[in-house]
Amino acid sequence: MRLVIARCSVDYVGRLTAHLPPATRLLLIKADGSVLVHSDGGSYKPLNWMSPPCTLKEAPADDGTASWVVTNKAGEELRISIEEVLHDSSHELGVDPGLQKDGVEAHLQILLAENAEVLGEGWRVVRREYPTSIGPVDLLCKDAAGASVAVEIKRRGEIDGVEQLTRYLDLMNRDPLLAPVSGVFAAQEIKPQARVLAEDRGIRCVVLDYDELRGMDDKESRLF
Amino acid sequence: MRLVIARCSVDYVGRLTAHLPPATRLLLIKADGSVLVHSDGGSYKPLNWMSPPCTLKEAPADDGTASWVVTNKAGEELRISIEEVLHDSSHELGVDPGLQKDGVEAHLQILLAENAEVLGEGWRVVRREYPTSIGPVDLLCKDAAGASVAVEIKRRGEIDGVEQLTRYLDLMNRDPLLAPVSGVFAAQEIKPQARVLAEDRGIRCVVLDYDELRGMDDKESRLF
DNA sequence: GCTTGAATTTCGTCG
DNA sequence: CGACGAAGTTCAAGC
Repeated sequence: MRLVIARCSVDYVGRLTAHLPPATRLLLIKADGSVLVHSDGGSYKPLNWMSPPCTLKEAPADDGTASWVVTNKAGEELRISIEEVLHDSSHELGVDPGLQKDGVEAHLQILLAENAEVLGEGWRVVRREYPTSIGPVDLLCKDAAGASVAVEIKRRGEIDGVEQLTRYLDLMNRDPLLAPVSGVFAAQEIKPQARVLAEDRGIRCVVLDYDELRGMDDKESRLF
Repeated sequence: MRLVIARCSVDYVGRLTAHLPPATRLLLIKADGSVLVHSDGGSYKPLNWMSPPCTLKEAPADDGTASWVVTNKAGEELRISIEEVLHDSSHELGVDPGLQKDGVEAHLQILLAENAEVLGEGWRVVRREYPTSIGPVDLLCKDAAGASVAVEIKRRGEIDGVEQLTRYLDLMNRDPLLAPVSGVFAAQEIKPQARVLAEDRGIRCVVLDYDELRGMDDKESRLF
């Protein structure tokens, strides 16, 4: 990894065209040739960049300035004109073991599948990732009366999720072996618009409490 | 901006929990206190990070190792344990003038509006961004026979775009002054699922050639 | 300030 | 390898 602090201007021509006027920035060149241009603020996203695989060519000019040209196979080009270098160092980092995550949608689905009673007393899970021709339904349940319920789980419940569940319900209700199937939209947080749309379509909304679900899981583990 | 190359392990507890085992990485501390942890590969996204506004507290331990704790108002926490520092430098960058972009979807819309004949012979644009109560339709056209057509334009045509257009069509077809309104889903690239859904709903799919549209535009400019 | 839709999205998984 | 969906999405424009 090479770190360069330099006064530079940057031009990108590819999926769009973009330009950065001259200013002092961090230029980060990774081992795979990818380049990140960072300013001293904003978020984790660079001002501009080139993703790997790509190649960097350094072309010194007569006037002492340098030009870096980073290209990839698709013909996208990142051109960096360097006026003044304030820092330049290289470092060996090696391969990173990578990030271990916990607590995303997949986890929510597992927890809810193990605690279907959160959705209603006497409810049970028929199966997770119930397959349909347009994709898998997160949970297929049966309520206390034995009626089928399709459950769509999201971390954040927005309008797209309601549309998705609606498509599943349309399809499943055409299957005489399954119909009638009702719907539950379950999420840690449900946006008002999504709730209105869901309820207008007769879909019940359930707000999930991740910590509570995890707690129930712990209790269950302790009991058995 | 402070650049630190160090052997470290990282833990994040916030919207999820995540852990990075010990390895050598770049720690980037921006002027606003935000922190980025980068490895020597991957894309522009850091392995882990804390977005501003946040505060960094450095707590030296007895055994020579240091611990950085970065927290924000929401109670999220990024904890970095540093075993060995290989590089540490600070730099004044100043405020960045920022990125100037030159559009994608907006540009597509302009080009298509100027070349409606791409959609069909004798077609004309009634207006761009035609307002409805649930949002603007990209293009409202009339075909050669004078029938109304709503056009949804995307760079990448996916299922969401079809849903969006469907909602517009449902609404517009309730307006007796407008109905009947048919739909066209236009994109540089249309995913198979989106195409199937669109055509199932009687929406025509049109793949746009950005370069060709631009070329037509040039020709037109030269003629007048 | 909140909501909505796009992104040079990136990143994973699954077929 | 492509397609599809999630993301600590982030980002920008509208209201």
